[in-house]
Amino acid sequence: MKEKLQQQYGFLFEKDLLDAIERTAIYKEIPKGKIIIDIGQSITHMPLLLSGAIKILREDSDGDELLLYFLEKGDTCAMTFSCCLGTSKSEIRAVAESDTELLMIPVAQMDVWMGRHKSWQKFILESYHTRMMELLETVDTLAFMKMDERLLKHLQDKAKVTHDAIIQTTHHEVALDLHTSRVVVSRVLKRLEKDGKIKLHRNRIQVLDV
DNA sequence: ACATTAAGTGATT
DNA sequence: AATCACTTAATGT
Repeated sequence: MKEKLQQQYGFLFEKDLLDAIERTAIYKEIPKGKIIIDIGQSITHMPLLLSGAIKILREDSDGDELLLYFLEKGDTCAMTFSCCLGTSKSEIRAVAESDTELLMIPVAQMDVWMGRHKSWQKFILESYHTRMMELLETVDTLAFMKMDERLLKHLQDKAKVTHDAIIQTTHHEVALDLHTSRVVVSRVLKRLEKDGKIKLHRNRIQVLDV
């Protein structure tokens, strides 16, 4: 765990901050598919990703999901920042996209480090910024792109975070992420396959155009 | 061999 | 793009 911390964050933080992280953080391994933080849950810890990937989802009143963005190694969840500003309930759901290792840092520590380490300040601010940009990007795709483009982008993103051009998933699961129906996904996938963008198998989608 | 789950398709709105 | 109704294909028991 120490090596991985060094590897992912060593160039960002000074030595004493890294030591402090190592002392206070709780190491956790999350299996694929597990919910890490759910909507309405109060946030007590802030996650730092060491490996793997996490998808961030929003849920509507009917319980339907919509994927917002992926988090990769070296990322952290922007939602946790807002709990330092008063709100302590999560507005989003975080699910492990693949097997994931992370460090859980008590939110109280964030305040302390904010004042003590400028590298920590910078990290938080930059994370907030990149998260914001990713959110804008997904808003754009939602508002301006058609299903076929959205779907292809989603598959490419998924292939990227999982570092594998072959995605293990069903049409149904993809439909849930994009908030559409399975039938539509099947149809659009079929067309993408004809266009030579992807290759379809049962429980498996291969992205050719990466 | 049978049941279950995933995927493909036409028709309708 | 969503829904229905149905078919076909792959997998598990």
